[in-house]
Amino acid sequence: MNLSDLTGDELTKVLAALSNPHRLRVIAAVAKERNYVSRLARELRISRALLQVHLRKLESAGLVSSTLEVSEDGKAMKYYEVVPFALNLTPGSVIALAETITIATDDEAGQAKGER
Amino acid sequence: MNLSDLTGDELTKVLAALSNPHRLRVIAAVAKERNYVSRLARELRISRALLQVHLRKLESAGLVSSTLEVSEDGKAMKYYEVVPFALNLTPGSVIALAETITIATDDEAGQAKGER
DNA sequence: TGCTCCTGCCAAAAAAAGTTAGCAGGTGCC
DNA sequence: GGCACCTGCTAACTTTTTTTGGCAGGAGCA
Repeated sequence: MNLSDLTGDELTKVLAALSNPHRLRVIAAVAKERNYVSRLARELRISRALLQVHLRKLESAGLVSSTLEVSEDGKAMKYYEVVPFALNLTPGSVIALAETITIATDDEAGQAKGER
Repeated sequence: MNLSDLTGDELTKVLAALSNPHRLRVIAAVAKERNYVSRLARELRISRALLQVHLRKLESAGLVSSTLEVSEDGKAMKYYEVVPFALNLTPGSVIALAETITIATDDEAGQAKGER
């Protein structure tokens, strides 16, 4: 994933996903080695429920991806791995992307939420 | 500002400062041209109070800096400008920085808050 | 059957962030 | 004095995010 592929809104989402100590550690762990949820939770010493929330946020931002696999002994394992990314953030790149940022206002809130 | 100058905790703070549409627009505006608070608020069409909160967050993350100046006609103007930064975020750089991230646990929470 | 491992989801509480409105101060100018 | 511009602050509210705990399902193995 590259900066130039993103809109301003997507960048905001990616940065929000990165701006949490747990999630940075998750990315680091998964970047070193693909892993499944329960083991990852044990290694990072956080609860499974909490890890799942963070993983969901990272995945929806496009920073990690998951595959549901069945191990040899028949257990379902959800493996996560990192999506390679290179975000070169500079004042200049922010200028370029800021133009495509939408700020929710009251009168367009309905449309933004997919109202019909 | 460069990635290699930061600790994991500082990176978290910087990313948190960047992960807001208003603040990205503020950075873009100030990177184009240094500006003072009231005018910046008018240009971005947000309230002064709101802008000040966002500016404070950006400044404490080290992304912008401010100078209090007195204009020719005697008015106090607080000028903000962007601090040049280059953050090259990749899985590899996250791995390196994640090791220096501290997670607040109950028994060390007191020390982290500067208790004596 | 009972135990262990894997998965998922949801409700509720706690903590943090975002936002508004109103107050204060200062200057210069008609 | 009154108006327009600049600055700062804080209390209170709303919204979002983070975190915990519990519940349920599936599979293999003794």
